[in-house]
Amino acid sequence: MARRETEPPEQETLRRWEREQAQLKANVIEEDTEEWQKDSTFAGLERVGGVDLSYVKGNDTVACASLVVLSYPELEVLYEDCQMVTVSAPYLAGYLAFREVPFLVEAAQRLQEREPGLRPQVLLVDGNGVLHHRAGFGVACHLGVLTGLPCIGVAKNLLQVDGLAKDEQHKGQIRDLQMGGDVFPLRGTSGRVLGMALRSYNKSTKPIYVSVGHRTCLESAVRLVQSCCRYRIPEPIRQVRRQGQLGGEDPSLSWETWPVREGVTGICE
DNA sequence: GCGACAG
DNA sequence: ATCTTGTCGC
Repeated sequence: MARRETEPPEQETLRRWEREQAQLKANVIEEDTEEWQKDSTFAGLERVGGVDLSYVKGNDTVACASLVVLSYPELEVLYEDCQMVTVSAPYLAGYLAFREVPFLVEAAQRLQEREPGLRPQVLLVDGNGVLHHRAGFGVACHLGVLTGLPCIGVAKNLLQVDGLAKDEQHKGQIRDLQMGGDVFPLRGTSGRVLGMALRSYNKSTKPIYVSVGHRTCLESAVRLVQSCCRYRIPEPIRQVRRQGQLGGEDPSLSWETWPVREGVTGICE
């Protein structure tokens, strides 16, 4: 019988993870490093990626690790990959990367082997970048440093760190977002702007929370995310989540048949 | 004991 | 994250 629940981490494991975050943090680049980022229309940007893990209902350990690459600015799917995996680390706020990043790195490596020409020029990651506890090193930074790719963190909920809270002031700022593209900065008690709340399109009242992962500044990160939004969730993440949920539900994919799943893994024409 | 809690 | 019905607005 397959394991259905992850083990809670030992204190020692947490300390090790914190040391690892602090060490990798030194490699984060919170500035634009690509030519296309400097252009107001992102001229030269052709491929935007999205990564995600979606979980199978009722099981803490089985997940579908997915990666998609979309064309830019058309936002059409060029590549999609979905791989069933067994997760061992539990979900703990602040340590999400240790649960998900290993499988996302593998997905990026598969892409590099299969279709190096489709390597995304920037990756949107479900979760936060520098908007994070302690070291300020969320999953988007972690994945960025390990892959070397520019990464942007996109969270659907506010991670309440450094004094940030869903208080009345925050709710008022949300009410003041009038239309798609409106933003307000997320300034922590430390005075530092950790990210931006973005009303990603006109119909959605609830913002998304954008933060720097790697090789981008916050301004171009927000601008890029907004340019990828047809709905509240930016298209690369929306597409990769759809892909992952299909993988998790696919009845042809029994416990015995993975890790291979034909018809889902591979290049889309 | 109470609140917080990305995915 | 995932479980789930109806409901409100355009």
